[in-house]
Amino acid sequence: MMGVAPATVTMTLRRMERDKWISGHRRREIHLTKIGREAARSVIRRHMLIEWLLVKVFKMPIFETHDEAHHIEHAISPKLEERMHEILDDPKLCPHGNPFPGHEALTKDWVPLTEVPVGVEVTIRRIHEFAEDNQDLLDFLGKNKVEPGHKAQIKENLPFNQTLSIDINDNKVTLGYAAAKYIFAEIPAS
Amino acid sequence: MMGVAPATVTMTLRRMERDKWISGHRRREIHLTKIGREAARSVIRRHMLIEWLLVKVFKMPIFETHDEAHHIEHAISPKLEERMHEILDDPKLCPHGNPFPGHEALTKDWVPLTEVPVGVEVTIRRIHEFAEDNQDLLDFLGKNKVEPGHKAQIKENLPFNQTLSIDINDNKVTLGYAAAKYIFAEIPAS
DNA sequence: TTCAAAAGTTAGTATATATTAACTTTTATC
DNA sequence: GATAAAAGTTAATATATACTAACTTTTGAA
Repeated sequence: MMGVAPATVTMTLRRMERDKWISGHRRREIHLTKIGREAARSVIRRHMLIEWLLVKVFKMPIFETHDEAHHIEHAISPKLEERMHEILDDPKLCPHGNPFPGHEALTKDWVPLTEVPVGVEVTIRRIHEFAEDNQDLLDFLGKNKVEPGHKAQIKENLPFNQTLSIDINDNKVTLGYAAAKYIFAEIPAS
Repeated sequence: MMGVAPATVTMTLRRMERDKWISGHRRREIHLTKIGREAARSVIRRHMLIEWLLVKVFKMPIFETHDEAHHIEHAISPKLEERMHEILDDPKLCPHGNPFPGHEALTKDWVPLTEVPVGVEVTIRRIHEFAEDNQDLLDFLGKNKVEPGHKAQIKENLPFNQTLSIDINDNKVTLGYAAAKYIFAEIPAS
């Protein structure tokens, strides 16, 4: 998942524990320390702020921002992080609908497409960050405009085939469960 | 100057020669290869584009942009570099008045303040990049608003003291030659 | 419950980037 | 031209981040 050999992970975790980012590695557990949790939240925050910068200022398609932000997120000072946050007006969600640290509650009523009954019309709200490391999937979603804010109707759900089909932007799109479980939607109150 | 031990420079140059960025190190010369020159120009370009981004989008004072850009410049893809260039409308000078690679000719008539005769009124055009690694100097210039575009008059030049004084923004500022030689101004056609 | 596959660790190695200490080469001045 | 200071190199060392190969531990399924 991280694109490195298993041994690299072991050694990196060991350094992280030495440096007090995590604890519990000897018990094969990984607990972020207070310091580690704050650092992680800061990186996630910077990542999402940069994604918004790329979308709003540079008009980049939302499915091309993740990899670029992955590099830039480590090069931003706390001061600039704060300035970006102000300029971008305190965003609560990233362009893919994932919550900024501390705003997880906003997403609690959104369900994966795999759990939406056939026939129901929903609004796409979130492409989960777990999907963001698969650029082929992102390209596919981008090509078919499966994006937060778009309305979609579930047309068909074939468990034996592990696929479901949706109407979105006047187009029929067939999604495998492997993808659909990472796409969250809002079901209108009945 | 680079903030590392001399031996680090030797070893780094050796790797750079191995990787074909430079040549001539055995003769104690450093020549950029075509590849090396292109890479260098690209980094400089990205640095300057980021400085403009920080100034224009994030309203950062021009004398705080250099260090921040130094980190970010290595994290930008060629694609984003191109996009920034478009959005920022093909800038020819960085916020400090230093030319983008290929636009050096624009600066050819600007002279260091040390060479401006007493009494002449000039327009500040450029804080040379050599001054940019000295944050104390930049803070001093920022505090006294010695910035490109501002008009200034040379009031006094004391070679025995290695200082000169200018009127700028209704204020008198005394600059040591060590700083003044990096500040370039445009002398109006007589 | 056994046991094979999966997951994780250890050991040995490599490279980039850094250091200090000792040395050599170059430069500039008397 | 001698020579001392400055500049640059070499050697030995350290650390972060990688790898592969061999090994151990854990997990899950027959």
